[in-house]
Amino acid sequence: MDTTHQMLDVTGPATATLSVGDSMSPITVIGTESIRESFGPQTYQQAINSRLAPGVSRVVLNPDAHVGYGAPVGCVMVSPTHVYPGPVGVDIKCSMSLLQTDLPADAIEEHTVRRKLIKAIAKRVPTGAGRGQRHVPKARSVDGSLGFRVATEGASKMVLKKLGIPKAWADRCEDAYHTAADGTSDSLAARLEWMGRDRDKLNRIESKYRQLGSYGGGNHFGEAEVVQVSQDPHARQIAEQIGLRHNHVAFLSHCGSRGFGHDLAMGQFRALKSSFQKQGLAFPAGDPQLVYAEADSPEGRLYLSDMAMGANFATVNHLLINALVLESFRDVFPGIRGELIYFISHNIVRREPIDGQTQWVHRKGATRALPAGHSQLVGTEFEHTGHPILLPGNPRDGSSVMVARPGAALSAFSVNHGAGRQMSRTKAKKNLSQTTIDQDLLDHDIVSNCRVYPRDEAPDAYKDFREVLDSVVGADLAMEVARLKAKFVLKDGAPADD
DNA sequence: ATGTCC
Repeated sequence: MDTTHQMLDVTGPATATLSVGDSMSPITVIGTESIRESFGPQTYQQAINSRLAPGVSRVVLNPDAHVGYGAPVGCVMVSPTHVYPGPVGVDIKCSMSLLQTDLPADAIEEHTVRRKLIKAIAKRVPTGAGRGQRHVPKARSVDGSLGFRVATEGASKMVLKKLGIPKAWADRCEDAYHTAADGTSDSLAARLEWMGRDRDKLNRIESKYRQLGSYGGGNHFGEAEVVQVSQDPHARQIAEQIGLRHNHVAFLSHCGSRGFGHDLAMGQFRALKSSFQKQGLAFPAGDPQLVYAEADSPEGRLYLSDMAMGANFATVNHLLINALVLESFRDVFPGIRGELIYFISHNIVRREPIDGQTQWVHRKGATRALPAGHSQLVGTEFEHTGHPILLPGNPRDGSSVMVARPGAALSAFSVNHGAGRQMSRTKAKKNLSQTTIDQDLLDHDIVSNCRVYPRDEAPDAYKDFREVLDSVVGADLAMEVARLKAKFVLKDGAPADD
């Protein structure tokens, strides 16, 4: 039985702090009481380990927190000096994106229409581990040289042109491209060339390039939504300014850097672990998953280079998926238009001004949340609104588009990245009834590409989304500007008898 | 998350 939550100092309706050692900066905990009580002892222990790790200045635990790799999924870890690969995670730059179409909601009311759209999308955008050899026209096939440019340049003008992605979409990315620590793509190219010297490695890298424009497995998904803009006049004005259209169809995507980012992340974990062992260095709290490097060291710079390439791949992957989804909608509804609302990550480390100095902000299952007027938004089209925050809940209960409030400074300008698991995959598969899950989705008028919906991804495997939203709003981190109501969902399908 | 163990 966990008692850590009883040691918290409650500071507001959805905020608390947890003092660790003689720390001047306690762990910030975001969540209503019932959310805080839902965090298990191991989640709190991982937060404590992270807070006490070398060079760490702040840790925030978000309402979707649960046990992760080294640090909890659903946390923010801040350091002025150190980078931590574990808290970035194996899916480098796992992200959300939202495409707004001008198609009225009524147009996809018929299930037969939705089935057509699912088929058109699935034809272009494969799903699941190892997938990616989709049937593509030659113009969009990703060979070694285009893959190389994707990894080193990200969403550059040339890459977007080659892949038939509207160039304006680059302005709707949290980061359209990532460079090496020296600020150039040249060192990324040198790094990638070095990696590709080994023939087997090169083959492996090039096979991952071909996954560009595909969803992964697990919690990755694509979902058609009806946008329901908030009734509140201020929220409605912001929703319109960022391009949302009430009662029109939008498409929400969740995926990351696929096998390409996975290999880069695993390579870095291995390299850093063996470097620690060679030097006889102790892992923080004895946990190899909390291996780290000083950002300004050879190891740190190598990690940041590899992370940048994984991040570039994830960025172009999302943008290509959105272009392919729009193309699929046009199969069924010729001439419709679509614009990217935003593309934003929840597994990344970024340099940001925090507490008066530039620091490395690790968001592990956490979303950046910069309010209007934040220095990093000056000169962007979101300067006066805050950038969109894309918060997936679950298909049954909806997802949310929010913008940050000035209060987000409390959480190192971050909010959660979703609802967060309340049940392990094993427990969900054991406890949740397949027929109930499938009927539940049908009762909520949601069509899926899966014969049977994956039980470990069922809405009830995740925390109560209303409670999670109450936490964000109660802590005054962000305000909702629109709710997304799912109409159909594409996921990596589970076999009927698993 | 991941050709779910190089």
